[in-house]
Amino acid sequence: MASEKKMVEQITSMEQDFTQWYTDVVTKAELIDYSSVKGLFILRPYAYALWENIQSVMDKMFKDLGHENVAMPVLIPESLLQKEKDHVEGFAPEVAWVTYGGSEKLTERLCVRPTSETVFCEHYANIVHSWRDLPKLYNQWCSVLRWEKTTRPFLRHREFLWQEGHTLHATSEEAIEETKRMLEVYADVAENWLAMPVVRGQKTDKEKFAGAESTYTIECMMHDHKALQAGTSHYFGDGFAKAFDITFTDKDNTLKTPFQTSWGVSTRIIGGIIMTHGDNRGLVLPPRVAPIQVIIVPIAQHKAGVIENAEKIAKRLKEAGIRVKIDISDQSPGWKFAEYEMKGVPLRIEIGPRDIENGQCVAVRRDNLEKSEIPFDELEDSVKRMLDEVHNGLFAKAKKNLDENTFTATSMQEVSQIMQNGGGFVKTMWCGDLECELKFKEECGVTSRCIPYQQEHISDTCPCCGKPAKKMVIWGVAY
RNA sequence: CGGGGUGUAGCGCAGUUGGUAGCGCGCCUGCUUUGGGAGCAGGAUGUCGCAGGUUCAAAUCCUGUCACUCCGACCA
Repeated sequence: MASEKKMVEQITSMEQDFTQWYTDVVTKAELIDYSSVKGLFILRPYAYALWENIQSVMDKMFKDLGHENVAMPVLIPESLLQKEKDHVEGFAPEVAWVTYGGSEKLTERLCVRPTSETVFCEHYANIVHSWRDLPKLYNQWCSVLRWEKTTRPFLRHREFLWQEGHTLHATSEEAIEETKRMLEVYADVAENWLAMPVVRGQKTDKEKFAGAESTYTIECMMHDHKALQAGTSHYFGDGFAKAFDITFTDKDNTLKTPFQTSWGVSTRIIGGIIMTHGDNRGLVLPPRVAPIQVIIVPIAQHKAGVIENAEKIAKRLKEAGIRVKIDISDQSPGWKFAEYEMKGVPLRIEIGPRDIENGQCVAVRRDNLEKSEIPFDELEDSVKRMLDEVHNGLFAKAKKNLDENTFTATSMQEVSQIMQNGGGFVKTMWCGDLECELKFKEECGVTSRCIPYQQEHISDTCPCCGKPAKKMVIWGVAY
């Protein structure tokens, strides 16, 4: 097909070169533009609108659970950053420093926040005195800066947008509960809004957040079978609180140290959406967060009544709460089909003279390109139903990819073989030693993605050292 | 930070033994079109990444530098 050829020319096929496909999609679907500073990307309106939709979903969930939004400073004095030892060791190599204010050299250099634990802690130390002040359930939407060596659109920016929740609790039980609750919120967002099936689990000590006692994660599988950490939630114990002298007087009139959590999701999740749902025609966006849910393409639009009817449909859908766009530009219908497919609009409605005569329009699903006819009087219900069907279709497809590429292994050779054979997630038992974890990387090229909540008994021993093992770990290659 | 690749019009590229820059797409105008990337006619657009050097003459050769990109090591 000539049309097929033309599309392939524009977007490199996934099978040919997945990373090039990814770059093609983010630029050609007008999500990203490069700026003059490496790793600082421009989120174009389409990408930002997507982020805003994800943001508003999460923001509502946070607020429903009692969290409040705050805005913290972008600069952190070096002395403050250094208060928690593990934390500074983790982040120091990748922070950017401000050393001048105007033409004056600063007496203490200031780092551009790579994350805000330290400033939250300093603030908490000031405002928390009594058990009545707890819990503190704060969140901020902001950008942070990490001087990464390698950068990729959405997946690894030097500056990226995210939300970071920071909470302070009177007891460790409460803090652990919060940590796990927020991971569930993330899993809910991923699965029910972004149609991305997740594996919930805990990070190994090697992979956990710098300064955390434990880190929980949702791991997603991309189309190329690599793993993407889509959200993390950390339990800090009282380590930070002690380092920053946060104390409160409890009900029993004794001075205590509170317990802390933090959790974050970044624009990286957009990269996850792209690599989970996209195909060789381009982007495929999950309907519940897509900036445009329905694109209306009039056919033979110069003919009497076509645009009027198309606009009538647009108006009805808009009134039904659907994000709809109508394209009456003078591009050919074929061009518009290809354009909005590339941009991943979940549902297309075609309306031409023939349809108007029959009192209907034609709807085409982006996920499977199936066409169906919708009578005008069933418009709103049918469109809503179809958007749900696209969501379910996307989720099922991604779940299938996850399930079909998740394997079990009982030996290192088996793990290596699976990875050479197209890769995926490999479940094995693990003794818990760092040494063995490192050997998995060395010998099989995989890192531990998580210790899943849903444990299975695969064998009695660690495939690396042969020692007894009780934990099952999922291994994979991560983005 | 190591290894590879690429920098020429908005995008994709060509440019031979050095001789003064071109093609496709897109863009603008007009007419005809419109159920899978429309057709015809006309038009506009360049600090050849940047800085040196060689030369009568550099997009082309040399040196340096910067950026982007891919693959590794490090990370959300």
